[in-house]
Amino acid sequence: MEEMGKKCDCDQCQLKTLFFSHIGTDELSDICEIKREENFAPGEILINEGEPIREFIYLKEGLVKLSKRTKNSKEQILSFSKPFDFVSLLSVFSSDIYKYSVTALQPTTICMINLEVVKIFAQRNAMFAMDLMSRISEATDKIILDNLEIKRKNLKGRVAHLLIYFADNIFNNSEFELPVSRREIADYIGMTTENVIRALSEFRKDKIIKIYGKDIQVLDMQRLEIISELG
Amino acid sequence: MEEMGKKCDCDQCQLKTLFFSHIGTDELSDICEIKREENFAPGEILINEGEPIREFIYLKEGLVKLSKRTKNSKEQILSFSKPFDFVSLLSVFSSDIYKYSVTALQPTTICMINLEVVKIFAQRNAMFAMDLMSRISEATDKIILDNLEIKRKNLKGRVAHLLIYFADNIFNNSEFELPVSRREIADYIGMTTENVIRALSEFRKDKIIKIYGKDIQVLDMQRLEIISELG
DNA sequence: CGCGGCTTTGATGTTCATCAAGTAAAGTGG
DNA sequence: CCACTTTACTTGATGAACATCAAAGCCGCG
Repeated sequence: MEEMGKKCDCDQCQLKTLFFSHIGTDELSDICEIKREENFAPGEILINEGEPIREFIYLKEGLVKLSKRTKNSKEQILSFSKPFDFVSLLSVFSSDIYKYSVTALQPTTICMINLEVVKIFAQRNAMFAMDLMSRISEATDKIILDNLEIKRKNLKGRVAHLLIYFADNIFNNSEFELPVSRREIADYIGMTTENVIRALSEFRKDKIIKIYGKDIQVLDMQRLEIISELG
Repeated sequence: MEEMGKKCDCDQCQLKTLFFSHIGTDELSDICEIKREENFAPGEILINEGEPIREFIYLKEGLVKLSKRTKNSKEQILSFSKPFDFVSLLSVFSSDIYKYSVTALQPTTICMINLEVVKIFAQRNAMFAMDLMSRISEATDKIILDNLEIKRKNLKGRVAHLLIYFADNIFNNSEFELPVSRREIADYIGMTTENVIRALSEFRKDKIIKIYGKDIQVLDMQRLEIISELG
């Protein structure tokens, strides 16, 4: 049952310490008044490449993909992000427009704060600016390192890498529902859809995973890790 | 002839506006006292992956490569950087140790400032912190975008891409001396040395470039761009 | 019910890695 | 300074990995 005159709840947000640990109570309640929350269903686009950046955005809940369109309109996927991995901050301080698109893969909630307001906060409160800097740096580092990692692997190694990522980092479970299509996997690892499917089929034949449509069950994590490492 | 009791010259540094446009004259002269300059010959290592980050470092002059070693000790090259492209800032605010190595490719001068000092400045001066944030963001964005670009090209497209990069961004000349070995090109574009050589040889046979060892002369930039685009 | 998108498998061809071998260039120690 | 070793560069031959093309089944949706 929703309260009338509902009190602002930013002080209870799990993400508070990430971004606002150096923001005072008064200021936090200011932010709380200004912020807007928005929900997205899987497949919905949060941010479209090329749009002007007006808001500072972070993920409260859900899972998204960051992607970019090539000139011949193929999609390249940069990374998958969940809460605590940053999202909109890429480009936020280096460009006026988004260089990547962001699309929900699962029911997703974001929190938006007008960018000018955030900048004013950052200018007034240097510790807050430092926190932001760390977040940006961590998020981009992660993307760069992950892409390097994938670059040195072959087809099977790349697919294994992504399966392990979903199992260990996103779902914390060896059994999960793939939040992406085979084509999206291909767009992420830089191979074709057909060959992604072939890799998955071979894992199935080798009894490393079970596949029921989008549902994946990892049977032999150890072998998957060896493939990811050596592949 | 060097002056005795040489005055501090940071106010004349070309890079002043990049990092220190929001630093007052007094503070700048403080920084100027603290900063250290260091020179490196081609091949010398500025930063070794895994070392603790103690200094804030930026390029004043020269050309460097950022690279990382894989477990089986192959080198992966992330990017090439010249002054104004940032260098040490990757990881500076997100980790205690360097995640990449930095090696000089040409005679290189860097400027170093103790990291704690920089952090104190950033905490006291939020505009300075914002400037840093923009720089970090730009530098990492560039790396991410460039790697995506390369990912979607084939062998010849990747080699063409790099040749154009050197001609247009580094040397501003269609004739230049390659600052890297064939193997380093391979480590950057993610192909083998042999195939890099084959691509270069074919460009030579097709009269797109001339090759004299490390000296490259681009004869037909237009065709090179087409190859880079379509490849 | 039919259309389009997603998935799967097979057949074929291209691209690229690997192996091998040789030349040139550059560093090393006597 | 010269023999010696190592590293960089180059080309060819071969095979493996991957893309492309084709065809068919499946599912959701209008």
